[in-house]
Amino acid sequence: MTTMPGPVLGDLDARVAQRLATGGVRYTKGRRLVVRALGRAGGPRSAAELHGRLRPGIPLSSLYRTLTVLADAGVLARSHDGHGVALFELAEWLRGHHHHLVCVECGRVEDVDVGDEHERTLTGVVLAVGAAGDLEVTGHRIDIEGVCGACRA
Amino acid sequence: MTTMPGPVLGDLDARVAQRLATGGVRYTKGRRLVVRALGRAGGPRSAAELHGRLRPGIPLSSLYRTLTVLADAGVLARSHDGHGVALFELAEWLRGHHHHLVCVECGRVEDVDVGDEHERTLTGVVLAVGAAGDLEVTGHRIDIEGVCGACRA
DNA sequence: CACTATAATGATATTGATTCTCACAATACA
DNA sequence: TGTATTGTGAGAATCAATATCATTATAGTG
Ligand SMILES: [Mn+2]
Ligand SMILES: [Mn+2]
Ligand SMILES: [Zn+2]
Ligand SMILES: [Zn+2]
Repeated sequence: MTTMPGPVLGDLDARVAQRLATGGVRYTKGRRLVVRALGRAGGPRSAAELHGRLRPGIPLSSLYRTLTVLADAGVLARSHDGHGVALFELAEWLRGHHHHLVCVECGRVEDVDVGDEHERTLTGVVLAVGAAGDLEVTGHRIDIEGVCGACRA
Repeated sequence: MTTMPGPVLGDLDARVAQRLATGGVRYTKGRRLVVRALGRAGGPRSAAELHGRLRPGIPLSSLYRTLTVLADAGVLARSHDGHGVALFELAEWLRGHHHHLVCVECGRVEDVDVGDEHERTLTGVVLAVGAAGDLEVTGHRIDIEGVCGACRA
């Protein structure tokens, strides 16, 4: 019913290292920490959230730069929480294509793997609508909004 | 193929006036200007964009307050361009449910009415996926990304 | 193992969007 | 009309994010 949970996190470091190497970008300690933290996270995270979780108190300014570098290198994808705060997650080629469950109460965002069957359906509609709107479609973003289990309790 | 373009803009003022009245909020000149401008717009707009278009130079600070008031009153929906800039559009009950075509080149965002058939399909998948993810679904947001006609030319 | 060139970091200043403050003006309505 | 309430405008303040720049770490090189 659901797709495979995407590429294993085991070789995450290796895959990122590879990618950064080809770009002449160093895979430093701080960058590793950020990549691993996002590998563990179940959804996109803000700089502030990451700053709170990262043990060796990486300065916020460095963290922002790290996030920018990784995003520019294509390792991270940047999105937004809808209230002025940027969110980061592993890029699709690392994490696998997925969508988001957004709790309208607490604001929590969780990854959700839609499954091949459903994804095919979505892609079909998206392509048709995009073409009708004179758009050369390259992708789509879907947020499913609702109230999470925690907030219903 | 496409749905009706949503509620007519003719009674836009009346409907907004009604809504604001029940909340004890005045429908002032500046607020009317903003609502009408967004009624004419073909997609979500930033405060800066609106500021540029509005004839009687409404101060930016007032414009921001107006946008906030209208959003709080449920007349406007607030979203985000992903680069630190908030976007505003008429709420669904005024504009009708729709989605967005986003040009990854120029950043332009355009409304798109998906059509009942496609919308039913999307809603079906969204409900199924949300339920599977323990989310009490209340809505969904879909951005179709690609390259617009202008940018291909 | 030093030595040098290059890239990364951290502390701080700065930007830019948005929000807040507060004195003043407009509006509702008794 | 008089008075309470709500809205406005100009500027200060806030906050996420970025830029600066001196310092430190790293990859190579001999
Ligand atoms: Mn998808
Ligand atoms: Mn829809
Ligand atoms: Zn929640
Ligand atoms: Zn474009």
